[in-house]
Amino acid sequence: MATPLEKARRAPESMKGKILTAARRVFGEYSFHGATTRMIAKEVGIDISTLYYHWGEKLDLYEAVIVDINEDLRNKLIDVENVIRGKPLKERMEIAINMTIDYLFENPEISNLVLFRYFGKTRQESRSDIQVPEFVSGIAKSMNLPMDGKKVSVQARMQVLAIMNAMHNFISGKRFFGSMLDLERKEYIAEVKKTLKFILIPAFTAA
Amino acid sequence: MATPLEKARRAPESMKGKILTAARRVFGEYSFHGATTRMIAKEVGIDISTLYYHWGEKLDLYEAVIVDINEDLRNKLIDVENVIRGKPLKERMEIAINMTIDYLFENPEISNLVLFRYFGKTRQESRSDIQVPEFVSGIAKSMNLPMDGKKVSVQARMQVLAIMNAMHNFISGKRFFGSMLDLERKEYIAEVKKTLKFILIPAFTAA
DNA sequence: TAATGGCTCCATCAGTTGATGGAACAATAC
DNA sequence: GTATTGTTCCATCAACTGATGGAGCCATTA
Repeated sequence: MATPLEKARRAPESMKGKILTAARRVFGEYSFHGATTRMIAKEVGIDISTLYYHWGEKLDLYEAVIVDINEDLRNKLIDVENVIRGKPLKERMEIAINMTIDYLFENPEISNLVLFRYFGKTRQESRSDIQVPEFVSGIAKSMNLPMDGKKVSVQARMQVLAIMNAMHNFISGKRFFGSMLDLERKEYIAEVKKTLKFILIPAFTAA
Repeated sequence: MATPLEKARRAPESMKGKILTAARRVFGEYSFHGATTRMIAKEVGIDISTLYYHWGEKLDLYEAVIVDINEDLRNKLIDVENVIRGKPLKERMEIAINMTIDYLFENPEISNLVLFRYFGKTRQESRSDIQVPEFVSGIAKSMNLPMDGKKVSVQARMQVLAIMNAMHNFISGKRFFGSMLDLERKEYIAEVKKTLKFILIPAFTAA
């Protein structure tokens, strides 16, 4: 039983899928209020009412985008997890940083949208429930962070949030930080990886 | 020669100052596009045209807010610097984290606005030039991070950005992360400090 | 062929948003 | 007392935004 969103994801060439992709880009760039349905329609090259025909109101489309990027991100993390399994922690973190950063730089809307969601507030309420916790706990387990009985401890989850945020920050902040440091894209990405490893690894690998 | 903004800052009870304060709160909560001039005027309890009389267009008010929070933040950092000077690095970092986090939790619009500025994009271009670099270099020097001749190295500046962002993230993300971890304000703040120290200090104090 | 259903665009609407002119009023200066 | 200046609100504007109805088009199907 495929939901409408799943159909759109599996058929990215369909009109519904094309709109979803464009919405990702535009919402990712301007956030919810900064983006208009007309901007998205124009990006696809269609009339605005075609957009409404496929997705209904703006908020619905926005939430579909959120669900969509969450799905992508989760898949990527499973990917990473499969590559690093069994390796020593330091190496695991290095590989995870490399893979995740590369992926996010190729799909920067993801970081933008995640951060907007964490930090921003929408004039109209959102209705979809939060899917972050599973994520965070998953990463915490994968890193063997301290448990609190059967649950991942608050400490551990905070640490994972710090890690994820540190990554998203450098992706979303590329325009700002990159020009501030006067770095080309490639250099910037390399520096980001180096910095993240420098900051994040010692805390978790110290004796 | 006091600029209009400086006057408004020094006379927070003046109408101009009251509007600036309200604008900080509202822009901080909803970002540029999410906030409307009517919302700000309502917050002050005045007519919208009174707001325009004092500040001109929306973008001007917004940029005044940005300059204002930058000023506050810089002053606070000077404050911190004076307290920690001469102490060993580990202790310096602990104190700096405690002081900065306390301050930002009391003025959360600062973190919101800083992050919006880094990560978001405005439909209309901003005109004020970037004031971040001095900041960042100042902190880097205060931490004795590696120089590149006379300039602070790119590495060092990236590291400082990571530190500052990590703090802002937990402030701006309080609503989201706090409810996700089911923590009261006080607990949340305590956990934030602990997490930041755990993550940030080892990287800079490792032999 | 005729009819159906899915898709697209044009035209349009009501509400919102940034912004302004002008009347009213108060304080100050002359 | 009168003129001037500064401040505030009401009324209003044009542009924009989210959203919809309906006509036309095209492929599928009966």
